[in-house]
Amino acid sequence: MTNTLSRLIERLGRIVQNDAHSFGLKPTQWEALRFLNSANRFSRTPSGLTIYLGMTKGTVSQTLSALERKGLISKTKAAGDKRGVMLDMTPLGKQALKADPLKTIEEDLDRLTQRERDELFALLSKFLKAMLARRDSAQFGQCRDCMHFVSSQKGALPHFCALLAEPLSGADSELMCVEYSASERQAPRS
Amino acid sequence: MTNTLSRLIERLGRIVQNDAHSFGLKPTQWEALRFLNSANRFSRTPSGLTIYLGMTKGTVSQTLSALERKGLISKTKAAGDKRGVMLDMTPLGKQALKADPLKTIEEDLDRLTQRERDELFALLSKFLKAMLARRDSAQFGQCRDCMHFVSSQKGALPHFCALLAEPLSGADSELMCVEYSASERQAPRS
DNA sequence: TCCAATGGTTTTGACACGAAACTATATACA
DNA sequence: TGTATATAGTTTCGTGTCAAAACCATTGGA
Repeated sequence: MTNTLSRLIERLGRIVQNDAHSFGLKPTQWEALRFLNSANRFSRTPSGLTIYLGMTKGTVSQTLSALERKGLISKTKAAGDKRGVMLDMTPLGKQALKADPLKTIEEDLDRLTQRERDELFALLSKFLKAMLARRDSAQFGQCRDCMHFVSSQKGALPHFCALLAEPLSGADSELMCVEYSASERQAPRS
Repeated sequence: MTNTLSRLIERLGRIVQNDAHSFGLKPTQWEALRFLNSANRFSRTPSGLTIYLGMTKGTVSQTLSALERKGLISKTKAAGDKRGVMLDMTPLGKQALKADPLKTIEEDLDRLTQRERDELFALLSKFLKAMLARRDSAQFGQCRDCMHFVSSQKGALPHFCALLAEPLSGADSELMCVEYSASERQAPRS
């Protein structure tokens, strides 16, 4: 009957969102910018963002239009598939991220001990993973931890994604990917 | 430079919000209902809710209008101060809360161990408290833990709020109050 | 060669949200 | 007793969020 923990999470998320109304951008727009800053090229598409945000594609399409109008992102036609759109941050967009309101939250977090932050991170990661699994949503891990990742042992050659059959630079392999699939055994679903 | 923990929190809050679009109500409207269900009579006002949600009073006023229009809450003129408005849930409002989308999150939480939930709760409470303090926002604790709470030893007489000079029933003293002030020593602010 | 699936956009209608202007009551203070 | 100021709430405005549904183009089967 006590739903205090879920309310705590709701409340915390609400404060974070409330902070994110700065510089004429909305919370969702900020989150979209963050996504484009940390997702690899296979994932920087409207559909990738849609999965990440867990919203409908119509809504995401509008958010992207708003960001493009403000000159923070650019859209280009995808190379192969003529339906696809490739998203990228403009220099102005990268500039905007320097004023990311999430930094305020980081300052709040700095008041916890390192140990507390580690514990919190571990618990929230685990919880988030469980939530996403239950909702059949992608987890967006890094390539280098992905089961489709083929590392070049020597370091001279590019790495490789076995799923998409594409080469990956060192920088690439540290970005988030919508196709991510954990290479370790997943926790069994009860 | 790593903002992963704050992003984790943002992301988690976003999922919770995404779940809260059910039954024609919006996330904020749900949160307002929850508030009215757990706040004492001194706090069930537009300004109390404004502080709780951390939004502007204009926005909150609109949210309340929407809820009133739907017949989920009622507004009555305050007894003493003629400017004040007293908010209450209607039976329909209480009914609506039975379908609270936050229950889905509770189900997710049930997949953690009791120990993990306790730890998570402790960490998040501490963090939330620190955030609210830094933002000079009220903490909304229960009367019985408040420094202004005067308990009736016998249990026969009502308890008492020394700040507002008002009697408190047993049920009252378990509700949240905007005037809450921790009776224990607060952690010193660095 | 259809036809269903996929990637995106548009439209509609309700609401969120801050900012600023506004009303009415309360309180300080002179 | 006024007069200023603070407080409780509402209204208005402009932009954006959001789901739902309709829509368009391309892709990839049968």
